[in-house]
Amino acid sequence: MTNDIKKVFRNNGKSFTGLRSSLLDILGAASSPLSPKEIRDSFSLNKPDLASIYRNLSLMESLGIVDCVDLGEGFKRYEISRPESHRHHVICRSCGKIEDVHECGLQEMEKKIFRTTGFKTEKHRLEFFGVCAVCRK
Amino acid sequence: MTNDIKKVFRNNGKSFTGLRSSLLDILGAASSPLSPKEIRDSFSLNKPDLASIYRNLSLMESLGIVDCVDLGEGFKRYEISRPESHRHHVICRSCGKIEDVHECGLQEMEKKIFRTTGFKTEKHRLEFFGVCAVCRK
DNA sequence: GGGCAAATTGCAAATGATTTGCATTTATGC
DNA sequence: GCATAAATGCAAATCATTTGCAATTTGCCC
Repeated sequence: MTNDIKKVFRNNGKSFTGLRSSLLDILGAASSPLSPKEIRDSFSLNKPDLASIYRNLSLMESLGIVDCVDLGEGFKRYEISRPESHRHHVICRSCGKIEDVHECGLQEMEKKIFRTTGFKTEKHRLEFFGVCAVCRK
Repeated sequence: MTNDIKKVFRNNGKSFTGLRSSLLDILGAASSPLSPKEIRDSFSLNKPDLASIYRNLSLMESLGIVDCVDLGEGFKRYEISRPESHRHHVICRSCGKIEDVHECGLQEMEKKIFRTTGFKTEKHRLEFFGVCAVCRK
């Protein structure tokens, strides 16, 4: 599977570097989307420059390898793209925990938008904010 | 109706200033959410300082008078809050036009999230990206 | 309407995320 | 291995947003 990823880079004239490999490892191991700073902090040694992290996240986003998640915090987060399981998030305003929401019931809504306005949706962004089960106790 | 708005300010110990009145006029006349800069550009004369615009948008958001919309452009947009018609947006990647989507079929999804995870949602953010009817021609 | 205290504004400087230029280093094709 | 193109680190720039503070405006009482 790493090979499939390598091909994506190769097929687009990009190298599969040590940094890129590490970034993917870190994002792959994360249980919720990470910010560029959090990603940098995940390196114990030889922390890469933030500029390189930003450049790589942009690149990998354009290659469809990672997805950008904006929770309105003033910075962006990134997660591994898993097209087979389109994801949204729920964010707890009390503890800040971010959980995934796997299913997405928006197809019906997208169809309706198309029928009524002619707008052809290609992607959407959906995040929920509230209080998680633990914090509600 | 302006009086109702005035009361919101007064009841929270805030003045209803000329700037605040103008900001509400501008946002009220806009057909899609505006950025702080766009708002400033709407003034022909005596353009207010961006800092004041930012301060007032934050204030009015906390008072529930305006809503913040983040389309992932790297800055925020604001629109008059109309609780009676909860809105989302569709953004055309070709011409940049932003249209409203009035109905929202997410209650079912929020119920399901609550049933399965115990997460109590309080609000959500939903935007669609794609191509509008005009640009598809 | 005038006067005062509190709230608001403008301006300049600070902050924080993200981007860019460029010299150095690393990866790829031969 | 070598030459070349791509990637990285570092410093400086950029852009949205925030903050401190002095000057101005507003709300309120007379």
